[in-house]
Amino acid sequence: MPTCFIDFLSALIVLSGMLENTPYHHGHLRQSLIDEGLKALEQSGLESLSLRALAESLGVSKTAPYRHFATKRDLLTVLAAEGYQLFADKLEEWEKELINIKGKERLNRIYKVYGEFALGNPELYRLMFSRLGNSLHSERCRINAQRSFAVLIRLAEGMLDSQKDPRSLVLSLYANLHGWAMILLDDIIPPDVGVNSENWQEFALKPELY
Amino acid sequence: MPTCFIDFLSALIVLSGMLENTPYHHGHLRQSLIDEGLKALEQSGLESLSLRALAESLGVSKTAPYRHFATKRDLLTVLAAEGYQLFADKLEEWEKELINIKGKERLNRIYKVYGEFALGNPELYRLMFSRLGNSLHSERCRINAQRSFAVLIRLAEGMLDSQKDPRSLVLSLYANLHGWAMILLDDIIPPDVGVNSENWQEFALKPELY
DNA sequence: TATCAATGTAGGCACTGCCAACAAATAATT
DNA sequence: AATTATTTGTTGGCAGTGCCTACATTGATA
Repeated sequence: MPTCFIDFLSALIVLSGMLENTPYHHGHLRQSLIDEGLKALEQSGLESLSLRALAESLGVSKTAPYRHFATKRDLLTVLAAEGYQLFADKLEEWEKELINIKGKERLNRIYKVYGEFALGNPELYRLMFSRLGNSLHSERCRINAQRSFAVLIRLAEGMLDSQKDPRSLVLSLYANLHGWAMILLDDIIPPDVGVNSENWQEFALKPELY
Repeated sequence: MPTCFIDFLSALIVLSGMLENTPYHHGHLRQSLIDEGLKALEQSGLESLSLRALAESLGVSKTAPYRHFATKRDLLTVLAAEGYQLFADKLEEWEKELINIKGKERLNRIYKVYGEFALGNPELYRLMFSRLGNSLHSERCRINAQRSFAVLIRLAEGMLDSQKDPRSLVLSLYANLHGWAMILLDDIIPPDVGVNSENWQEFALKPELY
C-alpha cells in the first residue's frame, strides 16, 4: 500500500475525529507517542516526562501507550534511537562540508558543529548519553551510534599526520566534545570563571598549550 | 556542650531504642538521613532513591524527613555538597603527592586520580555533576566546587610553560576529565572500540597527536 | 511548673508506572 | 458473507512516590 494512501486515510481518521467524537481507535498512536514524546522531552525535560500525561495530551486512555511500548523505558529507548539517527545524519551532512577544510580550522568547526547539536537539543542529547538512553542492546541505537562514531573517526583521521592508530585521537576528541557538552548543559563551571554557552569555544581548543 | 557528651547521650538514646521499643524521637535523624542516603545512593542508584524508603529503613515515619529537609531535592543537594567536599579534600590531598612530579607524568597522574574518584563513587559523581546536584546556589556546593577547581588550576599551572591565561588549559583539561568520567560511567563508547574502565588511560592522553 | 518550639506520627491527595479484565474495531479464515 | 482471531483501545485497581495538613510527644525555656 503506498504511503500517500496511508497518509490520506490517516487524514480522514483525524478529520472524522475532529467532527464526530473521537473514534475508538487512534490510528497513529505509536508514531504520535514518539512525536509528542520528543516534543514534551525538549519542552518539559526528561524528569517530568510521563506516559500518562502523554496519553492524556493525545486524547487517549492512560494505558493505551502500553499497547505499543511494554515499558516507559522502551519509549525512551526509541526516543534515544530517534536522537542517534538525527545525530548521525547531521554528522554525515557536516562531514561533507568539512571535506576541504584541514588542520586547526577543521577542529574548530567540529567543535562548533558538535556543540550546536548538543546545545540545540539539550534534553535529547542528555537522554541519548545517559544510562536510560544509551541502551546499546537497541539495534537502532547501536547502529546509529556507530555511524556517528565512524564519522568522528574519519574526521579525526583527516587531521592525523602520522599513520598511528587513530583511536587515541578520536577518543580524546570525543571525551573533549562530550565533556564540553555536559559541562555546558549542566552548568558545571563555577560562574566566576566566566565561561558560558556563547564563549566556550574560545577556551575549548588550545592545542598549542599542551 | 562538648561533642563527646552529645555522642554519649546519642549512644544512650540508640541503646534505649534497641532495648525498649523505639523512642518517639530519633535523635540523629538529619545526619542519619545523610549517611543512609549516601549509602542508598551508591547501592541502588539515584533514580531509585526515595525519601519514604529512606525513612522506613531508619524506622521512622514517612513524613519525618520533612522536619529536616523541605523537599527531596534539598536532601540531594546536601548529599551533593557532601560529595563536593569529599572531592575537594581528595584533590588537595593528591595535590601534595604530585608536588614533585612534572610534565607528562603529572598529567597522567591527574587522570588516574580523577578517574579513581569518579569510578569509585559513580552515583555520587553523577549526582554532583547533574542538574539535581550541581546547585551552585548551595553555599557548600559552591565553595567546595571552587576549591576543587582551584586545585585543578594549580595543577595545570604547574604544567604550563608560558605565562598565558591558564583558563584555557584548565578548561580543556576539565572537559577531558569530565568527558572521560561520563563516558566510562555511562558506557557510551561502542563496544567494538575496545575501551573500558581498565584500559581507558592508554587512550586518554596522547598530547603528541595534536 | 506551665509554655512552647522542635520533632515526631497519621491520614490523605495527586501523581506515577504498570497489571488484569473487558470492549470495540479491524484483519484473517472459512 | 459470516465467523473468528488479533490488534488496539477502555476501565478499575495496586503499589509506589513527593508532599500537605492536622495532631502527638518530647525536651528546652520562661
